[in-house]
Amino acid sequence: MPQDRQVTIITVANRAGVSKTTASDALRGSGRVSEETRRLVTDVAAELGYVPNGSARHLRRARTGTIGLHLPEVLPRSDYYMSFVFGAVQAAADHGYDVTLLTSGSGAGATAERRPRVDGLVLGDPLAADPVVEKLMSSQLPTVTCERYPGPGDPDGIVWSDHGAALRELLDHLAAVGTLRPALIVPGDESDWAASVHRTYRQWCTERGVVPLTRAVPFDANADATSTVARNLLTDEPGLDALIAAPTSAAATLLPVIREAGRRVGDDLLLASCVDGPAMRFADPAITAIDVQPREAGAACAELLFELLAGAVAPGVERLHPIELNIRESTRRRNAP
Amino acid sequence: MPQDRQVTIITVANRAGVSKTTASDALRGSGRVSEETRRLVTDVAAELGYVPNGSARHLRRARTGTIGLHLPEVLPRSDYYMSFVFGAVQAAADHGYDVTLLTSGSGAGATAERRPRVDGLVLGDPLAADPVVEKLMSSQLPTVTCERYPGPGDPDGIVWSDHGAALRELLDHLAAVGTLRPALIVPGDESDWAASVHRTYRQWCTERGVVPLTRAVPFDANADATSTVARNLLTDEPGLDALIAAPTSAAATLLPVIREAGRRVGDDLLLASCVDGPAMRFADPAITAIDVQPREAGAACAELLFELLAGAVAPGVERLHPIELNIRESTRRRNAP
DNA sequence: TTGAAAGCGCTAACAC
DNA sequence: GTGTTAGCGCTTTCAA
Repeated sequence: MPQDRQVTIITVANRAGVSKTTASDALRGSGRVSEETRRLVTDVAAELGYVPNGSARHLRRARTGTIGLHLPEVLPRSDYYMSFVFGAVQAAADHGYDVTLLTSGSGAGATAERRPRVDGLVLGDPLAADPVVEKLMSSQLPTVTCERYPGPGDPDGIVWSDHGAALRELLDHLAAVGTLRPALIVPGDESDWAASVHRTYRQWCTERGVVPLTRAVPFDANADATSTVARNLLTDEPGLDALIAAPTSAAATLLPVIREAGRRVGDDLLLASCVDGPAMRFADPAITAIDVQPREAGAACAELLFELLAGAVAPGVERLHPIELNIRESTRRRNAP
Repeated sequence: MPQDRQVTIITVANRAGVSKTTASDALRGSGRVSEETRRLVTDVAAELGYVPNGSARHLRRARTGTIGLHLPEVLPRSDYYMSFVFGAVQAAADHGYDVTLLTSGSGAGATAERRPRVDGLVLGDPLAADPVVEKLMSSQLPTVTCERYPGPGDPDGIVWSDHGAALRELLDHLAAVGTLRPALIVPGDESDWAASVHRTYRQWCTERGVVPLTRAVPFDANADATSTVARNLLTDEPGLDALIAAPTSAAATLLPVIREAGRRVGDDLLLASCVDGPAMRFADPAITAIDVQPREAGAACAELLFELLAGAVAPGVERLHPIELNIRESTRRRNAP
């Protein structure tokens, strides 16, 4: 039964007939009190339904017990970001931390220059142009980014995946089944992910003596915009025999466009994506894609941040997060158009 | 340039030659100090880069300045939940609040029964079976749910949409273009949204003298599971002339299944969804769906919670959130199979 | 093994 | 219009 007054550590101490200090030590298991009193105090605390006051604890310890998480507000890849968030929150919970969400939205609250009340930051896919990211990067707080930050300044930790290597594997696979002219639809270079995909593609083309064929789309391009780009690409370049649509939503929603253009996916036109997701797995035909393991990436970022906060690793760490290519029907074999 | 010692309100007060209180009042603009001193203090604070300590403030005020947000971890509708989250965070930022994410994941952190350090809770789509939701509901914290909570206990505020009325409108529309046997694929009744969709469908069928035809899927059913259910349904019931797949992901990924079954969407089989989203708008053909306005719903939940916290409204409020039916190609006209 | 006391940074009550 | 004082609930010295 809940008391009307808030039950504090003093309530517990009084009820147990010990001092505040002893109660505190007993509850935290600091090994300073006798097993007997410890048991007594914890029992009383449980009975009273005592819950420690986070603000007081963190005021004393000069820490907040919270990390901030910032993500670009991009709906077209939301299953990626959702997974990322849940991964980060899970890892944080395992370490007794809370996660506060920080957005790039600039409401009334943003005017008051409240520095986020957090011990550290995780920035997922930081975009070069994002002013909020820029502000957070210069906040002096320990920061981990997922993928490199293309703007000024360096985070204390980076969790990154070798999208270049995975794309190269994909391109080699496409070449192996007979592709001669693979095209790439990719967001602009404001994100490091897109930039490295773009760069690797150009390098690969140069190495192979293939004429590169790319189209840029906005980072948050919806399916409609991407479809238009693809439609034009198919019209302009009839010699095209493979299409890599980097964003996850893109490839799946391109199927109708491709069909409309009279091409057959997995037959006279191969199709692949740089970001796997449910839509890829269950498309018809299933689409070859790179599984970037977003939930694990989110968790890895949080873990790295905690190690930085604990001083277990020195600032400047980079950690490689494994990803893998999933080959599916859409690129199994190629027939001439 | 940052000082090595943390700059507190005392630093500011000393530097400005005033007392702690005056500094505090000046910085918060409590109208107690003269305009002159206020300016002096704020200037000094800005110069020193003073940032108020949230923990201290909240310890003193006995509030945390944070609300908790819980969502079911359901990837198949992630664009809905992403929008909801960003809406809530935006509204919270406008009121100077932070948002902490609470998951149903049970890690090491969940063992220590830390009560969430928040002033109130927003629960999006609370599921009857979710133990975390149950715990949160009984936490005594001011709580707003999006859609009713099907489990025991009542939240202090509810933001809900009339999914029943929208579905009725959809069913009437289907009947108007000549549908005789509309079927429904819907998650079980653990969420109020699914329950009310289900209930309304049965009522409508009774009123019209139509034999109801439903199939249940798990709340977090992925496209694969839903496809299987749909495939069987199409085989078992060849007389079927319309299909309503309630979950947003479902309808879009059903297109290949339907085509496989030799049916033509928007022609001899009408298709619709109870949750709109990018996948619906850009499907081929575009799919009729109910736009449930998730971003606005998230914001509305947060807003209602703040009103409750401020005592501006009494507990027990219910607020209707408008939604609307978007009719598209997939249900425009019906031809005989 | 335990207690007493100091204080984290801030705001509200009460002076003047 | 401004300063002084007393805490918010907790952890961490320093004594006993």
